[in-house]
Amino acid sequence: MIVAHLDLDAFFAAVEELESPELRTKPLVVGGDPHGRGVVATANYEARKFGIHSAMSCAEALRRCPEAVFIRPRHSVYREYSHHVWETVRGVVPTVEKTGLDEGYLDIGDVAGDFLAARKVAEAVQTAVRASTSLSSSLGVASSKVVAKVASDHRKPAGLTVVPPGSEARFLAKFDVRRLPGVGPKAEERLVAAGVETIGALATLVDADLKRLLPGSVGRVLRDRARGIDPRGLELQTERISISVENTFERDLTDRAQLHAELRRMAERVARHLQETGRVARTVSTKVRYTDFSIRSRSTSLRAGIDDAEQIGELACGLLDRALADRPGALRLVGVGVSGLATHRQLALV
DNA sequence: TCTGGGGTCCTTTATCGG
DNA sequence: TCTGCCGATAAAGGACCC
Repeated sequence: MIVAHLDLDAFFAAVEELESPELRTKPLVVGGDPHGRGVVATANYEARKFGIHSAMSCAEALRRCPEAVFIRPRHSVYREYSHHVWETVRGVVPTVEKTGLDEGYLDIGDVAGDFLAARKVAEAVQTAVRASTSLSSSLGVASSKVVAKVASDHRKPAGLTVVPPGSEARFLAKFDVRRLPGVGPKAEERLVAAGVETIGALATLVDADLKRLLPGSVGRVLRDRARGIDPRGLELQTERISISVENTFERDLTDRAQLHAELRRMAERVARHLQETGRVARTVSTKVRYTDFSIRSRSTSLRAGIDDAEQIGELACGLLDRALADRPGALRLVGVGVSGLATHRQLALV
């Protein structure tokens, strides 16, 4: 298996720069309101010089760079660009797994048998994407997904990193554990506290230490990945298994009538989504986030699938009441989700 | 006035029927 | 009838990703 991981560089910000060239020389932050509760979705490289990065609160970004330009994300525009990018990629490499608007895996094995040829293919993809969309991308080529992904991140922006077979573990070893896909804030904290700071150190953990630090199945999976071992293949077409809408309020909310009204509005959006895609849902859930940031969810399952806004809203409000009965308090966020999806056609045939 | 919104997957716990 | 166990499923929470 030879796989490439492609990642568009600062995608949202790059699109906005193409749409408004005067932004190119300025620090640019695509995300929420810097005077509200928003976070940074993408910062361009100019803004990153100020220490601004994804997931940082916009208020903090504004503090770090008061002259930065802040703009709200325009997802429909990014979807169009993304579509164009992936059409272009498929023109060079037909077998592709999209994992987001701005990234995905390419099956190079179908196109070329060796890593020298694989590099040529990756270069061709990078060149084609730049030619057809003016967007910059970074690619990693390796024998597995995890190594390709770390490699694509290695020399951003506009990088290309090929990891020859046999050198995977050596390549990964030097990076901080957090760079390994699957290691998030929690796992990083535990590992670093135990002195495991690099992927190389994670790769050499003995079973007893691994079990203690990362219990459950994650430990083994992550240690395998740290060694460059990753059994995952490409997933070519994937079906949605849930749909949800959530919203963080400008100010925390306590009033039940107001919360119910919010939920019903969200239920309408969820229902519209279901109806547009010809699907029904058997499970409805409500999610709340308290002022201390803790999350609670309540869900209920029905015998038959529904796609009606009234019904979803009614159930969602009931679930909210249950959550608030279990734990009262002001809320900063509520959300409505549905799962257990089936298509209308499937259901009608049964 | 720190900390979005849309997802997926995995674990644990509760519940229920043999 | 009571208890224990097993397996299935639903519910809830948690971690992670883009």
